[in-house]
Amino acid sequence: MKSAAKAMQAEEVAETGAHQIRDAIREAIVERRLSPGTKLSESDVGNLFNVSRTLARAALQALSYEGLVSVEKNRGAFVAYPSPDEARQIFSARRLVEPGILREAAARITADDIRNLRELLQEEGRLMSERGQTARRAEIKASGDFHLMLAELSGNAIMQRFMEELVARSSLVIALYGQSTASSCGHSEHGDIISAIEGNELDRACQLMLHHIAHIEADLDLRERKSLGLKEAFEL
Amino acid sequence: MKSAAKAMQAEEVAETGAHQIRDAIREAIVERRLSPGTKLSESDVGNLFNVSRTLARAALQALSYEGLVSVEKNRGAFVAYPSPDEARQIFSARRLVEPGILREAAARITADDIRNLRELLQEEGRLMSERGQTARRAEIKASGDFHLMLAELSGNAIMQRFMEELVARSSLVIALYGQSTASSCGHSEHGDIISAIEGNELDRACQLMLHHIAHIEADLDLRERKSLGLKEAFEL
DNA sequence: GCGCAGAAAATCGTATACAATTTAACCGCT
DNA sequence: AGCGGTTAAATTGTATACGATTTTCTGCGC
Repeated sequence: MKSAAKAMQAEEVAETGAHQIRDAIREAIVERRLSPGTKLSESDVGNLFNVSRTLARAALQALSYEGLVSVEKNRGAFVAYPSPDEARQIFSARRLVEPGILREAAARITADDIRNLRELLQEEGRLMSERGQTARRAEIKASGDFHLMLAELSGNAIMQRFMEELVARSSLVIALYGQSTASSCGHSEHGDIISAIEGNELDRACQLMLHHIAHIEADLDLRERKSLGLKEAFEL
Repeated sequence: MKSAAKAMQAEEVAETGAHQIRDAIREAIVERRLSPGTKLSESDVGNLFNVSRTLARAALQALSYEGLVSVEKNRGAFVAYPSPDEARQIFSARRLVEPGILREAAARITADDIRNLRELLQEEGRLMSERGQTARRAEIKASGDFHLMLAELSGNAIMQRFMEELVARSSLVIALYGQSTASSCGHSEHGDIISAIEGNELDRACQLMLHHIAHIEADLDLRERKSLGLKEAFEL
């Protein structure tokens, strides 16, 4: 789905190799195979993908623009560790843009699109019932893909890219601050939103979207975890 | 103003040198000293700033993530030349996010902030009456700064960065497709928006913002200019 | 055993080098 | 003169090299 959209609008990319590496690392981060804070040294990345540090560096640099990696001068790159405040900003941004994206998507949506969305939903549900790491990762991905598909349907490539960034960063936030093990909390809500769109109840769809985002956010425990090192860790 | 905001939220940047170069080139693009389509060869950029191609390349790469530069594989980097469709998407994105940003800004705005906004407005007006390239450039910058200041006041760094991208790209679009020489068309509208915010007329402020964006867009001639090469150029 | 200076190792920042690709120049041909 | 093809120049893609900074290790003194 994503590849189709990219090809359609004649996206010519800068780097040849760095691109693949960037995508591979991003996927690893979004699927939570890489935890927040993990160090990503340029040499290691280069060796892992059999390229020079030059390309590894370019890939990490690219990820830092998306907010998935934070590079500190002279210290290296790390999988981003969003602060509670950053987390709030990410979800605030989503509340800000997703209703608008939904409206634009609804205005252009076709019966085929709705079919595809429902298919995605079903796949998501199937993965929820399965167990195992692989299924969990696929489920995380599918859950984000619902929002990304709406962005794609909006027909605005700029908003689509922005949503990709927000969804990816949301994944990091949930990995860090999520409480309920099940990321599946809002599965049914996706279906409700589609139904509302299908029924042309646009305002309701937006409301549902806002509630959905609020639900995800409500599952977070956004208290500052200052690594409670040294004394605090043993005080009790 | 921008520097203050950046410093405040402890932004640690990747590159040391590439950063300056990126900012310098971005400023040149936004102020229209560099025209869309201009080639930015890595060697030239490097020589200009007395750094190696490595840094020049990194800077161009960074600009390509912001959509201000388009790099084509094995061909090099060029100042972006947004298509009419891209232009529409940029303004569509602005209509989508700016009312929301305005609402968040209004919720946190202080009397001091309003004073600063008014000051910015006044400066903008002063520049409008002056003539000369320098004044024109400063005017372009000031006009965008109004929108950026609102984004800053929203307190959401993510939305702020997104707006910086959108404003910068808008400048490119106006340079390419703008008709009225005066970019000043909407100066008074900025003031009206501030007044509406100050008077707590939030809905009206949003409406004004949407009209303002529509006005800017209305000044564009978004017909495909396919360089009308070869025959068409001489047909008449 | 603990802490701290100093050295060694690892890692990043930037420049340079070389291969691959594109762009231009040149030259003979019609 | 105009055109196609071959070759030279310029430019990008990637790797390597080297100085600078940070981290880790070591050994000495307490």
